[in-house]
Amino acid sequence: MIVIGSVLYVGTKYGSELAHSYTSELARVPMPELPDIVVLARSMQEALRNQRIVGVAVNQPKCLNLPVAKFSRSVSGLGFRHIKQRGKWVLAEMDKDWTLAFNQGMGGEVQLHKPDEVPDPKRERVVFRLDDQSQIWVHHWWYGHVHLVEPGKLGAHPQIGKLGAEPLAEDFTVERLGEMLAGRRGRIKSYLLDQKFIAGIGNVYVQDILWHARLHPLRKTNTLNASDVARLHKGIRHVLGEGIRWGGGPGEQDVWGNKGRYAEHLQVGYRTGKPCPACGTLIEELRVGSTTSYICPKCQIAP
Amino acid sequence: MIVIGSVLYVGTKYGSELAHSYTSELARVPMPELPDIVVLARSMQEALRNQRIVGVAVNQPKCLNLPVAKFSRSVSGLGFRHIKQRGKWVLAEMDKDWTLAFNQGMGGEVQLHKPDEVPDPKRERVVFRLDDQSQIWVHHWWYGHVHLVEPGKLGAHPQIGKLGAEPLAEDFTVERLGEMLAGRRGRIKSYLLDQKFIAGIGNVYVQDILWHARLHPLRKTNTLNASDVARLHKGIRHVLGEGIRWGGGPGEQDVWGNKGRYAEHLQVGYRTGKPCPACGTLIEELRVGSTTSYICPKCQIAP
DNA sequence: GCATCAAACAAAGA
DNA sequence: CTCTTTGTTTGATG
Repeated sequence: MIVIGSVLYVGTKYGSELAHSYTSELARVPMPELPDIVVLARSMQEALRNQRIVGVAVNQPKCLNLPVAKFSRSVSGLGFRHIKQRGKWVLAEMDKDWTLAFNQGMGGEVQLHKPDEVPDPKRERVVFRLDDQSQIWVHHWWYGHVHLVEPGKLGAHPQIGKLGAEPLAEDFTVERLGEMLAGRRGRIKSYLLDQKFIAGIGNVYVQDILWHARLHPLRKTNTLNASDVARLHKGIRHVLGEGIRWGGGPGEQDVWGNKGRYAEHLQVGYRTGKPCPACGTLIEELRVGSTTSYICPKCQIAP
Repeated sequence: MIVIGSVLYVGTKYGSELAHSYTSELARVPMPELPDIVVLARSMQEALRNQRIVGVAVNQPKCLNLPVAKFSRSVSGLGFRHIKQRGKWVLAEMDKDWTLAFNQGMGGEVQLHKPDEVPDPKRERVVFRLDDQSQIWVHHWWYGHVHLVEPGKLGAHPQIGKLGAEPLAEDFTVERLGEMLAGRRGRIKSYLLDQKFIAGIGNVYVQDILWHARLHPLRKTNTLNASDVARLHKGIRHVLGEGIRWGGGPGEQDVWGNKGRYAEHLQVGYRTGKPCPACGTLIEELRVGSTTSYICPKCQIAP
């Protein structure tokens, strides 16, 4: 155990030692959030644009929203037009305005593979064959989805249709965040994790967002003043931006298998017992509902 | 305090002494349930059939579902056709297929008054004048409603439209009850009180229903076997029938002010410390969620 | 550990 | 429990 004393630490000085312990424990089950999905969607856009699906193998029918036969028939022949992120979903706009929607649930991979590679049907839930004979292998660690959505039906999708604000969109202003929070009385952490309010934040990035905003996860939403909301807004945009900048979180990969490096830049998340980058106080772990929180007890005062 | 020992008591021997303590404590805030509403609706049918509303005074606009002006304009001139009970609501089918719906919330009165009587506007929420110049005074102790529903819109009413099964209807069979309970995992008392499953049961009659079925209020719904369900079905029909037979519960009145006498026939409800009518064991009180339960600890074994 | 939904449960408000 | 709304907890889901 590292004893820190009262020395003041700043920046990301302790990033590398954190990265090691974090990735060794959690890399097996990466749980993709908005930045990871942005990185994946961008790589898919680069790799799959102008490609066409010529065949599909479904090894886990439960991850579909349609019967296998209908899914296969409908998706075959469709070309990829544009691929983007929405909340924790990758949305691929296909020919004829269909949407192929990927949700990695509690973790998984969407990987491009060469024509001659042979997928393990026990591991790969869905395999798409493209017209240049390359393949997309979709693997889910746990509870992922590959949904094919009819033209114009995205708003009626049981999950996608209920997603809240995109936190990196231009219209997600500090004023709007303030209005959204007004009158609510729950915990700020629960609010940030609720996809119907703000879409894309999960239990990894929320830690650093709250730390940047100097907010304790148990703070009640209706106790936030204008300054709190301003710091929160800045924290959301900054931390999610950093996640994208570093290619996504620990264990996440783009479609070619390039690994994210945000683990090296985590401030408090998953750094129990290590020093706060701002003040050196040892980071503590606490339970908030069913999730774990990581906080600096000095920077994030309990309510 | 009465000490009972091991003597066996049966029937409703102790009804009268219970009736006194019960009515003295609770009569001020009666909370009407299905039997009380049946009795009220029958008396209204008798008293109001073929009468016509010629005027209305609204002293508490919040109990309406429409602005006062629109409510008054729409209801004036309508004649009563048929009046019936649905859950804890009195539904009066009016001319032109409009429905005038009364909900007494946590208690109240719908009373017929002579032409020359003068209502206290502070007490009577709504007063209807009929074409024979007699009056209907609607009083609410707390949170009652007088709603006017357009033809064909009853199913879209935010409360009435969501009501569950009518427990005295012919199609409420033991088989249906079994199907309704299948797969649920909550407490049987919570289930019985939830209006979206079965409509009309409240915290008075539910006590005797569970006692008749020999079920503890904390029993999990999914632990009931066929015999439990059969006793429960019988208990529901029997107890609600008794409530009607005795003219409704304590503090309830029909439209002429005749008082209900079911208080004298309560088996365990609100009889803490008195003997169980079946075995003589002293009745106990316990909290189930936010409500109070009254049980015989010998007849209704804890789960 | 935590994604998401549904049900159950609790508190507050009208 | 009178009923709704909100939020929290728990259980189930490949």
